[in-house]
Amino acid sequence: MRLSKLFGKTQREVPADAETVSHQLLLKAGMIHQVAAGIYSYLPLGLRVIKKIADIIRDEMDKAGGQELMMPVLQPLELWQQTGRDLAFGKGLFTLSDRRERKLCLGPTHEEVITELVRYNVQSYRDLPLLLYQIQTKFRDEPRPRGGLIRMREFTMKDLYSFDTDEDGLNQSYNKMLQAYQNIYTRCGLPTLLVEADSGAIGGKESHEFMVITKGGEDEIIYCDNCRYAANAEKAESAKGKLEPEELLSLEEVATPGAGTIEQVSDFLKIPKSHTLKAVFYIANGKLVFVTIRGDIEVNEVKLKNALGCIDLRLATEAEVIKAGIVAGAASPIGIKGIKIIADDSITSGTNFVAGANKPETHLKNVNCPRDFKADLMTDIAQAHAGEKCPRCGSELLSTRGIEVGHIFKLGTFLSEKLGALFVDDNGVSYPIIMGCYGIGLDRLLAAAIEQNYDEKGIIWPMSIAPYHIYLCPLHQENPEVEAAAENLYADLEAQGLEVLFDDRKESPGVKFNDADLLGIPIRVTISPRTLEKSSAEIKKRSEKEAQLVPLEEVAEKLKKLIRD
RNA sequence: CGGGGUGUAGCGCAGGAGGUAGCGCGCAUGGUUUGGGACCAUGAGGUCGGCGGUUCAAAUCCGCCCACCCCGACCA
Repeated sequence: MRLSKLFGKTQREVPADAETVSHQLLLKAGMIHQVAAGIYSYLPLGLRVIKKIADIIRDEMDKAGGQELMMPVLQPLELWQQTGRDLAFGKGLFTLSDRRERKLCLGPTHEEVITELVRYNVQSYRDLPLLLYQIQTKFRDEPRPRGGLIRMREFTMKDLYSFDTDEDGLNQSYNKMLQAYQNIYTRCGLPTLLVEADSGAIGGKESHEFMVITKGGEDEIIYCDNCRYAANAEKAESAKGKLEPEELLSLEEVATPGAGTIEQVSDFLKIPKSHTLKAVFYIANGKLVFVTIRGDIEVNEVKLKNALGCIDLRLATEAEVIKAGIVAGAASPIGIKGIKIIADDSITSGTNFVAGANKPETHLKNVNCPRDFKADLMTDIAQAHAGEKCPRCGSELLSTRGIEVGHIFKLGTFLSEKLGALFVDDNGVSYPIIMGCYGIGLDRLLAAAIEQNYDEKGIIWPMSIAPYHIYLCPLHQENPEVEAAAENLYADLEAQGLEVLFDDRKESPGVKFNDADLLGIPIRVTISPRTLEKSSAEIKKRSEKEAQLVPLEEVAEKLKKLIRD
């Protein structure tokens, strides 16, 4: 490709609203253009990268036994209502009506459509297992698009769905995908960390995310260096520590003037926060719930939401709490009626806690569960933090940030049951098909690749996904010998099938070198009167400082070798 | 949805005691240049985010709205 003809210019100054490195560089390099918040056009260079990523993904999906198909973006809302996931996605779902007022939505993902398709095509265990995938545009009305390609409202995703007859099969499919994903990231030059994850609106039981570790990442990861435990902070657990058990003492009221928060109560009574019970009120699907947890621990709302099985969850306002007859600042789980009590399992890790008395400025000492109150649900709803102990091995937990570049889920049968995707086994008995789903965001993968590979001059593409392999850069183009040598070399390299970006512009050396660096093309080939004196061209890798002179007739071979390695 | 910020030429910004808009980069033409974003000259390019109000007069003052960015909520 001749740079003089290439659509898309490099910018000297970055648009001010870009803050993330990948966003800035993509704009500066003229690879993307913003159309609206979270909506972008790809220019030719950017699109070439997306295509290369797509090729790698296809190759690995096919090798793992996947079959590619394509499903529509436009979907009947009714299909989503059948599984109830229209509610799970809530406002994240883009909806619209057709001319007959039939409700449609733009697919945020394709489980419903593919399950319906599989129901039609699969009747017998003989048709299974099945791995089907597509690379398709998805639409999600994100509350806050951000970071350029990192969180978009319209994006491209590879989604594969597995269909199996039993758990074993699901596990095999899952492991195949896990391996294929590792291969994809390796081939894209991206080190990733596999972490346990929450499955969110997709649903299902077990899921893992692939994280590219980077400071600006959206997700917090809690991990253990010792035993390799790693989980998204939404899901992470930590050992809460057993407090020394004491003899159960009887309840005792104590005046706590002016003390409403855990901090104030523990200061006032001179006890550690871990000896108090915190009360937090939420509105879950419109209903007030009482959440209690040890005073030194915070509630993890994702876990709470999962425990409650609710779609809407928010903190209750003080007015809502008071209206329910509860004394804010001294709320007590004892004697509560008509309100669901959810307890974190940490409240059984000690004894004789201090909790509210449901009287103004009064607390109760020696509160014990289940002696004094019963929780409707007792489970882990605690937020884990770095510095706490690993739930597996007891070492200290660490924390870092990452970009989620892939997410795989064991879905189970909830979708196939609701949509009637059944198969008959060898005894002629019907069962729902067991499903899994596996997603990779291509745009985000591209952005993550930049976050991982850049310097102050620009992008440094890994060879496998670089838009072009070679940047051919003649200097002093008015010099007929340079012109001829560059044109010859360009024609020769193109004829040999190499991917060359030929900077045939009449620009100064500084401009050309800076653009070459900004665009991040892995190999730069410079031809100038100086190199031609030695009948050579200069070859320099983007990732290295040193250049070398190579005789013109050896250049093609040398480049092929560099690209191969 | 809450908090903060920004909207003036393609990009980055200045202006703002109210009087009809400027700089740098980029772009066009001509010339001189060329191993790390050259220089000179000439030129094109603007509903000052939108609507309404105040005023003889609004980019500037007032009100409402919109868009975009950042933090949070939420979300894959």
